[in-house]
Amino acid sequence: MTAAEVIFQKKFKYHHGQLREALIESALKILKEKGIEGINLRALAGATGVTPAAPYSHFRDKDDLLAAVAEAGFQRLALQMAEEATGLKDTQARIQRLMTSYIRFAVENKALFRLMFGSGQLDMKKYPTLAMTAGKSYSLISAALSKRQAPAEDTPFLTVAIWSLCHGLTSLIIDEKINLKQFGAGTVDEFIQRTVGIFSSHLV
Amino acid sequence: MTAAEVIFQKKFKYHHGQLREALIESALKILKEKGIEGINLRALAGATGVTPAAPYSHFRDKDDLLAAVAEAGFQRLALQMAEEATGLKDTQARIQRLMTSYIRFAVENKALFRLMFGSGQLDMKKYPTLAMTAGKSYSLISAALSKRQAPAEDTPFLTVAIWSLCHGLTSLIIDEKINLKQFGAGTVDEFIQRTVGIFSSHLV
DNA sequence: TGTACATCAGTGAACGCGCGTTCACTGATGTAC
DNA sequence: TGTACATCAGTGAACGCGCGTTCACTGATGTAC
Repeated sequence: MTAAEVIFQKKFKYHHGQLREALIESALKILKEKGIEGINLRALAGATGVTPAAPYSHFRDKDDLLAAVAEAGFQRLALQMAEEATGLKDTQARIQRLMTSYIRFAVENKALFRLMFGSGQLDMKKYPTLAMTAGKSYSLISAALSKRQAPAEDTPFLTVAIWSLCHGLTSLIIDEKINLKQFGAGTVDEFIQRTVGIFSSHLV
Repeated sequence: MTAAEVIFQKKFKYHHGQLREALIESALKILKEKGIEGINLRALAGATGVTPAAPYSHFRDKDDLLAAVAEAGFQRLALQMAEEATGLKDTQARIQRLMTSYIRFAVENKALFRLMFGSGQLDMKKYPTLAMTAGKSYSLISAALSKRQAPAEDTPFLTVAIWSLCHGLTSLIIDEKINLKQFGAGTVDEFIQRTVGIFSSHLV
């Protein structure tokens, strides 16, 4: 155990049920520092200053733990989006802010985002709570759109289109399928602004 | 070895250098039938009627083999898009066809698509040929857009926006983050048409 | 207030399996003479 | 035309490691009396 881990351990009183939260916290930290490859039960337990078997007192198996981590991620995503769009009443401005917020969250939390949306990583059907939390950010977009005066029947499709654009751009950036250098935009933010701008200015 | 594998083996004369192609073909088949989890060197070799070590005569390692499979995928994707958009001169119609073609390819080849675009599966930088082939479908969209009469400086961003929409919608469908049942659209195709339609009719 | 007991979170060590990779080999094929 | 030899794709078996999971246990904590 490293010195840091000893301190970390002292911060939490594991025998009082805080190991669950500590594990999730460690997982988020590992995701940030080592990426999704760095996540395995032994490393995770180690980083939390605990034995590989300890997590099994709080989670049924690895997937169960990862589902909790992903849910924490969805919670944060929705929170960030809501906060950053606070006070924006104009639909177009609000939508655009929600979009950039989503994308920025993903770019700044690559590995977490991969865990949340990754292929075949987690079966949403097995974790209903997860699925519900995951729906929050979608609802933010959908709600903002429903304030427009336009054919309401289009709203679900428009919501999906907007979500898809965000999600696709995010994926392409994260998985390095887009080389940002090739575009005029200097910063990632500027790039996002322009791309998203094209979309929202025409559609909303 | 199963009877089918014996026949399969007879079809190719491995000692004459066709094992490489046979392995790629097997991989594509396994991806279709068992998904990306079904791909491992042993199973792949087995399905090709060959020993686990045999692939090493043709590929440096597993990643090298997967890169070849992914490249075959990108080739097919670009081919399908080009074919299905053949003869469509009108920019908007052409773009829309390219988009639906992309999405349908992905939905019909879920596992292959995941291999091609999956997070951290393959490092494009290590396989320059792969990166080039991967660029073909992007170029199709970009080329179609450049026929418009509109501010040309926007073209790269619009291309990315379109690609992102396709890619995002695809990912969300494939990873089952969208429940198609919730939308009015009956078939996947109809759903795609409406969502993509919203986009292309306004933008191009 | 102190003692006995149940509880249960966490320990330490081992199990076991999937799977990429290695290694010494073999036997079919093509070529030189 | 037949024989000797080099080549090298593919064999068969084993190595080894990462990692999820299990299992018998321990010792701190809270509760009953």
